[in-house]
Amino acid sequence: MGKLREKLSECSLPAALEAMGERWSFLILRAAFNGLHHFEEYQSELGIARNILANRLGRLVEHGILVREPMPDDRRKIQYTLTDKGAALLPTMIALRQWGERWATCVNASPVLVDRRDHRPIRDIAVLSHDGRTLTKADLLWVLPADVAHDHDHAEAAE
Amino acid sequence: MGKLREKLSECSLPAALEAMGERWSFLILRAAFNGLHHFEEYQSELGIARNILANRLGRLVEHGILVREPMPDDRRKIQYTLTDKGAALLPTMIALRQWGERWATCVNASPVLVDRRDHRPIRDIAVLSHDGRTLTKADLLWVLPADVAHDHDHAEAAE
DNA sequence: CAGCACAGGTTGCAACTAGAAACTCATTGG
DNA sequence: CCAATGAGTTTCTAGTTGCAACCTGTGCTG
Repeated sequence: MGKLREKLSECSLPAALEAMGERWSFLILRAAFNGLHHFEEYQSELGIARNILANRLGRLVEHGILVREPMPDDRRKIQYTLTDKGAALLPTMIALRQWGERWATCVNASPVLVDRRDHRPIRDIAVLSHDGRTLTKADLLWVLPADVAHDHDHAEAAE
Repeated sequence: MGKLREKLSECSLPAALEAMGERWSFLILRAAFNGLHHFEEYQSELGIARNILANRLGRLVEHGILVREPMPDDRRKIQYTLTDKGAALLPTMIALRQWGERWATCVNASPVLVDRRDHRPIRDIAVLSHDGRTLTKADLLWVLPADVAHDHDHAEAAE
């Protein structure tokens, strides 16, 4: 048990925060998800200082969240696009946004995020058990890998 | 369409980041989820400077994420506990942690988060459609509330 | 009830980081 | 070739962070 507690601080949260924990990172990411690609677009959309924007974009590129490529037709322009790693932050970003809607602004956002197929709102992001029940803090437990239960009928998408 | 684009920047992400976007906030939250309650516990666990810890705890209390209460048995001690609003950040935090595991550290964490009932690992946090399909960036669309489709058989938990 | 220890801060100061505005530098269009 | 544009740097100021030392209220012990 002591060993477990000690290991909890080794989780990947600090690593994730090293990439995304800085002041503007999430807002730049949101802008990227919303289809922005160029320095000046981010700058005017976010109102961020240019030096900080340059720094953040550079860092997001370093971390493999964005790729930076000069555009072939106009080589003054540089395009920043999301990598798979960057796109994989979508659930995190939506979870944060939904939390803000529910608990901080207390207003349902005016543009609603919907499924493109049927134009229905997406579900709230939740922690789900292997069989799809919604779990809360009280339902969760940290265990060492040896104590994890497995089921060969349901190969979970753990990897 | 121009109107939509313009409204995208009004989403709740900035509000959420105002509460949780500062440097140590998520790590303090993780510690709170892991059962820490006292100033000295956070201080030694996180190695954070005392003044910054005091500042962050105060801010999290201001934002209603933690509550601060002196303990009845030993009134020197102050307990910080998660509110419902704070506990509601669980999906966000787990999403971020899972992203870190998958993309940043590339190692499955040693302590695994499992469902207390059956000791099976939880699912990966994902964006789900109303009927439970996993959605990616390409499946999503922002629309104005007027253009949202509804279904009276499935009352979605939107509020 | 004096004196010490301890939890939980505050204060003061050095180092670092963020922000606004001006400057550079390569393209590009005229 | 000249002015405009995209994408950054530089510079300088203001705010944050970190560290260490100090302060304060509470509890424990003799």
